[in-house]
Amino acid sequence: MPTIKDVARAAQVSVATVSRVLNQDKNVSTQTREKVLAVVQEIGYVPNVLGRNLRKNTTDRVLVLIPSLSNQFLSGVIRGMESEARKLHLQVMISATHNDPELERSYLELLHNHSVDGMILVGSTLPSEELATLSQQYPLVMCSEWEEGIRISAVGIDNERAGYDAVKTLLQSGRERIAMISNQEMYSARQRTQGYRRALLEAGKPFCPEYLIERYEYTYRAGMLACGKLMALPEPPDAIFAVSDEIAAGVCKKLLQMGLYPGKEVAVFGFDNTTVSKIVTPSVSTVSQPKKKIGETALHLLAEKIENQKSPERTILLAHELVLRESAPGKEKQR
Amino acid sequence: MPTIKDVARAAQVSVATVSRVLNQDKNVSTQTREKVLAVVQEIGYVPNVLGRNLRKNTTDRVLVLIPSLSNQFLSGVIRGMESEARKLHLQVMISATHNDPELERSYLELLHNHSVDGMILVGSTLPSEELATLSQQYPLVMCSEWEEGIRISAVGIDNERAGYDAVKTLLQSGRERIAMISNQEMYSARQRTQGYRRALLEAGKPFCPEYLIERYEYTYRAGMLACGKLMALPEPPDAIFAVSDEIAAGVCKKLLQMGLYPGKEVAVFGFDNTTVSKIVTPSVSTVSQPKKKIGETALHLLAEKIENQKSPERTILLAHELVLRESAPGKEKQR
DNA sequence: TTGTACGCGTTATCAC
DNA sequence: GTGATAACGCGTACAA
Repeated sequence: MPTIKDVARAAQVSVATVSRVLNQDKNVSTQTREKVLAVVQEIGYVPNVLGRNLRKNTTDRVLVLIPSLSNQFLSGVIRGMESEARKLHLQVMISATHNDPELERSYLELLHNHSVDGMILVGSTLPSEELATLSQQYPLVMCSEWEEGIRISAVGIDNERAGYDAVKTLLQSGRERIAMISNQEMYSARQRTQGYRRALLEAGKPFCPEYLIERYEYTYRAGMLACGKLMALPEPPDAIFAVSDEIAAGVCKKLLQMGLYPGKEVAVFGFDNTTVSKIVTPSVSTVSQPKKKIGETALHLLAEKIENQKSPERTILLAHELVLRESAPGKEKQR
Repeated sequence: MPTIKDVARAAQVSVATVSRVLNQDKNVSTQTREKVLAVVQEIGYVPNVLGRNLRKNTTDRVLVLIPSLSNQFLSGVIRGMESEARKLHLQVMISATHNDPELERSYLELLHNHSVDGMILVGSTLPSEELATLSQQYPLVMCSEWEEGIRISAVGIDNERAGYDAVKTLLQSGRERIAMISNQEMYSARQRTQGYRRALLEAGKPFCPEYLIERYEYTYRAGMLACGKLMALPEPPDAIFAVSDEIAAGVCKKLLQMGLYPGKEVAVFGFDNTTVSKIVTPSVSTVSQPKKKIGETALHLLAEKIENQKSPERTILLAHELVLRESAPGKEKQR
């Protein structure tokens, strides 16, 4: 493996000059530049980033921590990050925490030991104070999920507003008894639940605790179970709003099993506009987030911190959209 | 940021001794070891891997290149890799190529410049000779997808056999006209197609070119389109075998739209046993791969190469299983 | 058991 | 415009 020394020797210049050529320093004559580049070509020299990293104390690499890989929504977000990273000459790498705090901490270690220049957390299982402390010292950005008032830059949508919008749409289409399948442990889900309550309040509907299910996972199986519970109530709901498309798909499946058709007897609303919401029959109405833009913004915020650790924390909320499909067609379906 | 020198000074020993303690060298008295460790604790020293990497010319980090993040099947495979990596004290990072050869090459560069110790390719868009050449020089392993006879270690299932098994099951359940939705560009899909043909041959059924669709993507939309074409034939098939669950889900959706019920008039078989195969109504029969085991094995093979670049290339085939569901219930459903 | 000194490959500072 | 050379933080051969 040739080093910069080998190049210098073969080109009959000093290593300093080679380094200058490689780093586009203009203080090099065209003649020597060409000679050096020729030698580089000839012997197939590739700079060893390990040396460079040590010298510059930087890696031009950022790590994105996500709970799970099999997440349609995240995939789009990460594409946005990658796109922005290319512009800034940063490498993006991804690791999954599987919601294991210890595993997550082991990845965060990479900040201490200079393995990466910064990290984006798409959700976290760690206490927000711990993260805030870390963020004082290292570039850190939260994406899609974060605690209220946390002193870390963050980007996502206005989840309270999104929940409100979805439920309002259901109300406007004439639904009377709207249930929600949420998740207390996720900030985004808690916010959406608040929006749900605000929409009910505004419409003068009572809030029924039995219509709010708060302990379910983001799986279709959980959706089926929750739906079963809801429909077994003395007065079952005529609309169900779930915090994920997969849950909503499970709800639809359960309804079908019960001989009910989603969108007819019971409306169903999901979240994230993933493939599954289109794939299932009937297709599912959902809230669409600007995935790519969220990713781009997250990376941008991180680059800002890498550039200047003292730069102020910022929270950026991006606009969401409702996508109405068969399971909750909106106004036209008024009854 | 404290360095090893700071520790040495505070503990009143040499940097060599500190280094020994940190690297579990036994030639250190218990007394000094304890003193050093105490200082490490006290001043919060964390070894800078940049220095260590340069010195040892190694990073203890491997990169997994996958085509896309939003892939249920891959998610399981990667869990297997992570699990094995933890045992071997290796960090796993993931990047997506989005089937862009240039992007893929840019990631492979990381091998040249020592950013990672080795790489696992879960599929690749590059010519296999290029990969084989690279593999001579750096630890490289193919996972799930590889070219026949390539001189690189690889792990996956016997796709020909899997295709054969699926089609044989359809035949045994009484299906007469079996179509297949495949993809010429993927090695695994080509192999599965061969298995399909062998099963037909063995059963004395003719091979009808119009029943083999070879140009589709792995999306539910492609499945719908392909299904539409197949069912528009003068003599439509009574079974459809798709190389992915998502395609199969699209097929089911299209059949439902046409008023046909998957598993009744037309059987449907998918591949990979992903969530979507369970989620859709009716649920889809599929081929299940040992995801975790595949991932573990891939990482094991890579570690072997990292340990000794001269170690011989190996190809490991793991066993698959059929999962029979409503869309193709198997023998019991004989007509 | 411990310390000294060198080198890993690069960039940056200073002289010329 | 170019060259010596000192860092960056660490591991290790060698000496003591």
